Amino acid sequence: MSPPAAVIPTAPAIVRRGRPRKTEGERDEGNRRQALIAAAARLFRIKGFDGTSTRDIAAAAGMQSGSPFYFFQSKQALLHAVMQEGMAQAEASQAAALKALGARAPAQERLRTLVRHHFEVLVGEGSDFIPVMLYEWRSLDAAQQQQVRALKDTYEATWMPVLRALHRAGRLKARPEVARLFIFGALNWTVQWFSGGGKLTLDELTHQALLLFTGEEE
Amino acid sequence: MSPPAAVIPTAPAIVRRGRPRKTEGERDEGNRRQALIAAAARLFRIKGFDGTSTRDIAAAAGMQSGSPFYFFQSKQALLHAVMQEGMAQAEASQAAALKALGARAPAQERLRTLVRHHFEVLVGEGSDFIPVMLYEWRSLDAAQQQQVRALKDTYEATWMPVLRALHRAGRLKARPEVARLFIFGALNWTVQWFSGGGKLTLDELTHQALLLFTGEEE
DNA sequence: CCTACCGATCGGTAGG
DNA sequence: CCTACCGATCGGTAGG
Repeated sequence: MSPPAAVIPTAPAIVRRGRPRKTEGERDEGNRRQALIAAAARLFRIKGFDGTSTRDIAAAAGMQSGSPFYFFQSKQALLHAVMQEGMAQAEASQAAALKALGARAPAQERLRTLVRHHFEVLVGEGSDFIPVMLYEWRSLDAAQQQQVRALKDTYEATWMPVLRALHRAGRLKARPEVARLFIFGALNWTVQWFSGGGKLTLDELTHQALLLFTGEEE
Repeated sequence: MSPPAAVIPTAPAIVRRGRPRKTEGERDEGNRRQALIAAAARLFRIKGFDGTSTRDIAAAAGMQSGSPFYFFQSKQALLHAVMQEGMAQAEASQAAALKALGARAPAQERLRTLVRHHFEVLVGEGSDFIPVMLYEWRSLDAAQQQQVRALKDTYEATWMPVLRALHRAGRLKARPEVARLFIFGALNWTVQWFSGGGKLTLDELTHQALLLFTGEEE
């Protein structure tokens, strides 16, 4: 039901005196947008896209109910931003992790680095973005899906030379392309059951994953 | 907005003459309930629990908007019924598949049967129930989760002796308990990418999965 | 960014 | 099972 029309606002409007704090306002603009993205990521992960209201998100970011629409055209555009942000960060940190490992590392070590990094992105500290991307895919429209898929493809393509090398070396028995799908499935599913509170560390989880996929022993 | 109260129904009520078709009505009662469960499973899988309205479900089952609540106390109770139904069927058909294989089959063949059966349940014909269970878990309340989890635990427990046997034989290198979690992840994730239209058959997919997890060669 | 609001839709119910 | 309906909530907008 709509609020009764008889309620007339009587509180005096707050009059801003002096010049607006322009510099600060402009500096904050990006912060407010980022706060919305972070709040949305968290809520979307916990309650799902359809289960989260824009009012929830606004409140979590310390805003009024209509304010998210000053920054985003729609709830869906906010979801899109969460996924873009998440993929851009994940791709950057994945590239950094590989670079830190060094160019001449053996395939087995490259895979370990990729797996370990992916766990961090999935269930590490403050990692709401990628789970949202993985589990709320259908709520994007076709154009948004295509755009995010391009980022996702880049991220996943990095794994292929590593998997092919292991396949050639006889350490990975399945076809690399299918192996990639299964491996991502196994890792992505940890979102459903892994909780940092248990005894299993991400390092140990990485070790077990390598054992399962490549039978690695040394 | 509510419809204006001024609209007064003028159509004459339809008077049922003679005795109600009692036998037929009772025989149909279960069918109508099943129709709702099947329609709900399909819609929940495609659009998610929160993205599906009870009106959608009613229409898909050929009913009016309020009728689902004659059969189920709430939308959530309908979701619960979908999951129970799905797990009961999956458990029964898994047991049947193992029985058909025979009690003396080697662990590798038992695993192949379990994997192949699980694919059928995930992406085979008319298999909406288990994907809904896997991906709409959070929409159940705590008591419902506990009840469905009992069924799920039974289904998954069947895999453990097989995985332990393979581990003992040195064919599965990861710890069986962690392997189970990763393997279910790899398989459950196929819901996200597998489409029967592609070149990959479920038999071939099963073969590749066994290659990946156990390096099976013969 | 907030205030005030709209139209639509939703889960669910009373009464038959 | 249908009819008719309710109260709540939702995404989004105009105007400042």
